[in-house]
Amino acid sequence: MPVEPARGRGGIPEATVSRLATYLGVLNNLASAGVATVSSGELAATAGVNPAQLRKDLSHLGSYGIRGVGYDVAYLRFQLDQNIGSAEHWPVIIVGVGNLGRALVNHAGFSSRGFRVSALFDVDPALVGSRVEGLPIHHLSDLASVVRDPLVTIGVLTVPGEHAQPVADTLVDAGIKCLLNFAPINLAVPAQVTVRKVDLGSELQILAYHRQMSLADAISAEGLVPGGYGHSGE
Amino acid sequence: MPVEPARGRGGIPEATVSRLATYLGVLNNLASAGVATVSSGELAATAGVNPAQLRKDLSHLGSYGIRGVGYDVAYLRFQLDQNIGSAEHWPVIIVGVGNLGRALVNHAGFSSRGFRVSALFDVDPALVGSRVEGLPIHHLSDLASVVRDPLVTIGVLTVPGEHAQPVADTLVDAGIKCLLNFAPINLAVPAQVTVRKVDLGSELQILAYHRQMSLADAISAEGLVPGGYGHSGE
DNA sequence: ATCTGTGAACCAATTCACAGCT
DNA sequence: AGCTGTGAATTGGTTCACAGAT
Repeated sequence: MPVEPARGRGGIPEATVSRLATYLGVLNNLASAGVATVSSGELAATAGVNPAQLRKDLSHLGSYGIRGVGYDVAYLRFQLDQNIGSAEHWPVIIVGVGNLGRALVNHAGFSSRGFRVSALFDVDPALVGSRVEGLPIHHLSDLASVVRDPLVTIGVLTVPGEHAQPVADTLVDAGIKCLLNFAPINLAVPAQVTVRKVDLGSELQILAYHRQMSLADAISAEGLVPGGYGHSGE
Repeated sequence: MPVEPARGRGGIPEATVSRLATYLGVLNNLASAGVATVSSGELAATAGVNPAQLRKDLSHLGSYGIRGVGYDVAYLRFQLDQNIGSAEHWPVIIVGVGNLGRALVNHAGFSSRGFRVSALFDVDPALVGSRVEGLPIHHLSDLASVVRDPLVTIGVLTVPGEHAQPVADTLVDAGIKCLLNFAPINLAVPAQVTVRKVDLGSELQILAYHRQMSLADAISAEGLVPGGYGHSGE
C-alpha cells in the first residue's frame, strides 16, 4: 500500500506552502496595481520560480486558471486566501518588546498582508504598562487572560535566546498554536504546535559562505588561467 | 559518468550550507558553556536534525570527528569557521534605517556570531547625518566611497518594497556581492551576486496555513463535516 | 493559438544501515 | 563497545512535455 509522503494536514507539501505564501503576496501587489489577469509565466517570473512549478503548486488547491488565458487576479487571490488561511482571521501577538519586537509591531510586510498585531508582552517592569504604536505592553503573566480569545493562536517570539524555551512553554500553555521564533535556538514544543524559525545570524553566515567561495574561486582562477584574464566582465 | 548535482562553488549543497550555519551557532554556545566534546547525536538534537544528517553534512568538509568518541567542540568550531567563512572577515552594511534596520544594528544574533555592522545608509534627509548606536547614517549616494573597502561585500536591505530593486542595483554597482533582502519582492541581480530573502509576511502566512489546517482537522474530527468542503455556494 | 493542468522523468536531499576506526 | 563516515536505498521536490480546455 503506497504511503502518501509526509505533508501538512491539508495534503500540501511544505515547500509548496511556502511558495503559495509568496504568490499571495505578489497577487496582492498585482491587485493593488489594478492588474486583472496574469499568466503562470508572468506570475512565476515575479515570484522568482519556474512556471511549471507555479502551476503544479496551484494545482494542489484546484483548477482556478483559464486555459489559453491565465488566471483572474482577484479570483486566484481569493482562492489562495481561502485555501491557505486568510490573514484577517488570525491576530498576532508579539512576545519580547526589544528592538526587533518593536520593529515588527507595525512592520509593513505584516500589515500589507492583512495581519494585525493585537497585543504585546514582556517581563521587563520598565516596559510593562507603556505603549508601542498605541499598543499597551502586558506582563507575560497576563498572557492567559489576554489570549482567552481562541483566535489568537499566532505568536512572534522576539526574546533573547536564553529565555526563548521557557517563554515558548508559557505561550503553548496559554493555547498558542503557531510560533515565529527569532531566537537562535531550536524550540521543543508539542507536536500540535507549529514553529517557524528565523535565524538572522545564520542567514548572514550563509552569505559569508558564498562570499568566501566566490573569492576562493577568483583566486584559483587567477592561478589557473594562463595570462591571467578571464572573460570580460559579465 | 555521473554528473555532480548543481552546487555552491565549494561543492556543498545549499541545504547543507544552511544547516552548517546552524551547527556553528550551536557550537558557539557549547564553547561558551565550556563543553569540550559532543557526539553527533547530542549536536543533532540541539540543532533539531537527524544525527545521520549532521554527520553527512560535516562529511562535506572533512573528517573532523573521532570515532567512538565524538567531536572536539573547539576544533570542529574552528574548522566550520574556516570552511564556511569566518564572520569577523566580513563587515556588514545596513541600507534602510527604518524600524527594522535600526533593530538589526546591534542585533544580538549578529554580534554573537562575530558579525559587525560597519556602516548605515538611507536617503531620508531627516536621518542622514544622525547616528544609531554610535554609527553615523550616510546618504546612499556616498555608498561608493564608504564601501571602497573590498571586504565590505555583505549588505542588509531593509528598505520599502517599492525601493528595493533600484537600491539593490546601486549596491551591486558599488561592489556588494551578497544581499540579505527583507523587502517582499524578488530582486533581479547579476549571477555573481548572492541574495537571500527573508519575507516575514510570508512566514506569518505559512503559520496561518498550518493553523487553518489543524482547525479544519479538528472540525472534521468532530464529525461536523464529512469530508473537506464542497464547491463555493452555487 | 494559447496557456493551463498533470503524469512521467529527472534530480536533489534525507535516512538507513553498516563498515571502519579508536 | 561506541561513534563516526559513507555507499545504498528511499523519499521528496522539480522540471519536462504534452494532453486538454478555451
